[in-house]
Amino acid sequence: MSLFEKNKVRVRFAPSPTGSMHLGSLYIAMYNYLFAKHHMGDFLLRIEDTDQARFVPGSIQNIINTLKWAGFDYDEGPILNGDVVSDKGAHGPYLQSRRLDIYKKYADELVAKGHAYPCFCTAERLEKMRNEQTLRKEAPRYDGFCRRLTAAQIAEQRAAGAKEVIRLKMPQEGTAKFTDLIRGEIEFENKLIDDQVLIKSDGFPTYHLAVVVDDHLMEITHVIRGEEWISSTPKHLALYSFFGWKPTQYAHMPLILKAGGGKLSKRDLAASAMEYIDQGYTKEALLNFIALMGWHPAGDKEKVGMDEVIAEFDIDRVNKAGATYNPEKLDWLNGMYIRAMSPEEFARAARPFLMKAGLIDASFPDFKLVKYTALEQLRVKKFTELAPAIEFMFKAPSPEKNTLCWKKQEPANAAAALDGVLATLADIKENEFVAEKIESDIKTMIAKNSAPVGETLWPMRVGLSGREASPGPFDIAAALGKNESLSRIQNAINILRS
RNA sequence: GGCCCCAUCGUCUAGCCCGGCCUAGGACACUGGAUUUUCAUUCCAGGUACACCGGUUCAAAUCCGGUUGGGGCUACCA
Repeated sequence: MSLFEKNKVRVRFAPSPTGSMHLGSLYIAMYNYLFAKHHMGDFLLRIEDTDQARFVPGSIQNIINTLKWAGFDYDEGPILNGDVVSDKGAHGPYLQSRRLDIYKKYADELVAKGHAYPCFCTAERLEKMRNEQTLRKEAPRYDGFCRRLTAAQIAEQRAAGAKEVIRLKMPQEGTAKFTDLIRGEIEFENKLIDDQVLIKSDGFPTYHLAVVVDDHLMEITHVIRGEEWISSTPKHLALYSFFGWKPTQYAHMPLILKAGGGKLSKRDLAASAMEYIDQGYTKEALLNFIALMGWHPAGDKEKVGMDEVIAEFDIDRVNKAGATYNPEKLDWLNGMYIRAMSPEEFARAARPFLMKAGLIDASFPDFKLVKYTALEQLRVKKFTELAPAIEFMFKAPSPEKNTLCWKKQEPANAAAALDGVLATLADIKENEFVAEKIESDIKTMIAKNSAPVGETLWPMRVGLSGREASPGPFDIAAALGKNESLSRIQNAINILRS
């Protein structure tokens, strides 16, 4: 705690709007959020839209919606109202594309101090240079050609209208060292680091300049980002040092790997994290699942809510190694959450899936829906499994004769058993037609005949559901109601005697 | 290729920082069993892991070095 007690913790989630927010981004957002909330600090959203070519319209809205959906409310960040952007918080604007003048000012300062320089190298020259370096088995990197330009040469280039970028003048000696909160000490040799472009020829900053300037100006205390940024950290550290600023603390998260290994990309799963809902998962299960990738609470708990995670979260306990995305475990967790719902909650969540499957419409009564969906609540792991599982409730089945017979039971025998079922059900009053009553009456009837229960229950269940695997016969009958149950049993008897 | 990160069951992980309680714990998946009319649920049981080689030490999954393997970066992308 001593590390954080002086200043309020401030972290940011800083995605680039190049597409929908997928599982990997949600994971980074979550850990930032958890860290902030655990330390009672601020969580900011900043949009890193400095690459005009990769900008995808609508993705800022998707990012904001996803954070809101996940419950990761940001204390500061952009607010979108249609196409109108406003700022929440005192450190805006929170869209980097609206901070161009700020970056320009700091880049100029660096040039003035001799820590950066204009570069006029063409794409062609750079490409040729890299090819030659690769051929010579050298690390491809900028050769420093424009470092040595005189003022006169610079003026000449500008007069000729040459395209210009600003490059960072990396120190050629010493090391860049930092202590990563997750990994410990990491050290790089400065002279191996490239002279990174800071301002592109279109006037936009690159990530490296913008991230340092903004993190400083927005008073960010801890940068929690993906492991892919480790190798550019020395550039950021050089920038902090040139500006005379105190660097943030760093925590580089392990990457989520796909099943065969390798970084998880958008192609490997749902484009948008919110699509997991359409795929039948609950938000709580998904969040729980992501929280457990790379981190684990003390003890053997697997099902943990966000509140609990916030309370227990400790960046120290975050794993260093990348975790492979494991859909089976997500399914299992989702099943846990489904089983923990009340029948009413379950029915409410299930309604859109049944509507989409064309089984019901918006006017389908709640009380009936609850009866139907409760039949499968213990059985399904995802909501998408529900419609096929209870379809039989909506359309009377016509099972095969063989299917209606239990093990090696004769059809005549099964039909006789169903005669008993029919009579028993017919005797139950409409308002007493509930699972418990049906069960006790049917079992009493079976006991009188002293036959194996399967000889009656199997044909009854298949008669009602048309399926070899289904919920129990008493529950189905109760959910179906007396009339429909009698009609289905009668139909089964007819099939058996045909 | 260079630089950097990482390495416990098939997968997610506990333990590692502060060596001994680890004949390595939990979960998913898998297999078998119990319950049962079926499928699930639930419960019980089972197998499978400290990548390898050296070193330090009375003692190493735990500390050190190397090897191998995996990953990331190596852009006027983030």
